[in-house]
Amino acid sequence: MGRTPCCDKKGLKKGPWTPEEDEILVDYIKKNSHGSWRTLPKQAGLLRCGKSCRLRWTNYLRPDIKRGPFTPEEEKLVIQLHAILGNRWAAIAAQLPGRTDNEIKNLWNTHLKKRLLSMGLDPKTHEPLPSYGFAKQAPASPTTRHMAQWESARLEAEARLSRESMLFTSSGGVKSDCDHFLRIWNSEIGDSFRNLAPFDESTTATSQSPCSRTTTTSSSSAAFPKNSKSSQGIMAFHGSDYYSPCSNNVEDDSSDSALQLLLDFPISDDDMSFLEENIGSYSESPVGVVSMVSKF
DNA sequence: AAACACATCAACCGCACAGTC
DNA sequence: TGACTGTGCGGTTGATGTGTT
Repeated sequence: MGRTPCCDKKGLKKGPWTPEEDEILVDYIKKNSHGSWRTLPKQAGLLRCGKSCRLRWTNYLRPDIKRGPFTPEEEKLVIQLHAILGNRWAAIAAQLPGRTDNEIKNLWNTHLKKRLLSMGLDPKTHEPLPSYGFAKQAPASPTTRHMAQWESARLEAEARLSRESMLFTSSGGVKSDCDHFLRIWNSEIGDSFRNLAPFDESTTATSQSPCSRTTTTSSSSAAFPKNSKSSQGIMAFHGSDYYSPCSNNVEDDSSDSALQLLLDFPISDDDMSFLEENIGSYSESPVGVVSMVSKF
């Protein structure tokens, strides 16, 4: 059957947007909000298809867009998130306020991918490339490593939260905003991570603890569908339900093993050099390339 | 100064998902 | 329940900018 095109291509303009078109689009959205993208161009008087308008708005004209080069911290975060999420640019962008999926995708394809390659890491798997000789000793699967890292970070954050809650409970729930990890853990990224399967039970008995499962849907509407919308990520990240409902179960078995992992595998906490350092540690440590904890 | 190669990034395209009827 | 529509996502392209010879 074939779907109908998103717009009638006849007479519609393509290619770069002019400042005049930008102005028309911005003015229209300011006054009316975008409403239906399909009908917007006609109502606004633009000879563009709705899709093109939406793209122009979301990637360039939106007032909260952050222009300019990525900071080392942002680049680091992109690499870390990519290790977990893969090429799910919208989900990654949801964790970098003001950055668009397109921008991050471009950053990855033009800079970060090459950087990883130059460090001897496969940009798809974040594993060392065989030609660099790091992989001879069969490193732990990415899933295993990520599980251990996430769980360790979660434990650390929850422990900190417990301490803080003792200080603030009487004041009506003053939430610390320092636990970025918990926010992400309770966002779709955490969902994605928890839903990874299969994984190595010997090192990640923690990963399917009831505790982890109960947190899965606390903030994200779906259990991370393949093409989950970026807005869900944003909602999850900025939602009020940051905290794991299983915070009271810190002493369960899974936590013990995760804690052991945390103790066994110290994780670096400085800048981009975290990649280089971990290349060296790959052959000896099951916790390798992506040290999520270092960010938090 | 010109030609070429490479890098960057805005924009397009097709597909998949979610919602509606 | 299935057809259809609207929207968003990820991959790719192509124009433009920059560096090198």
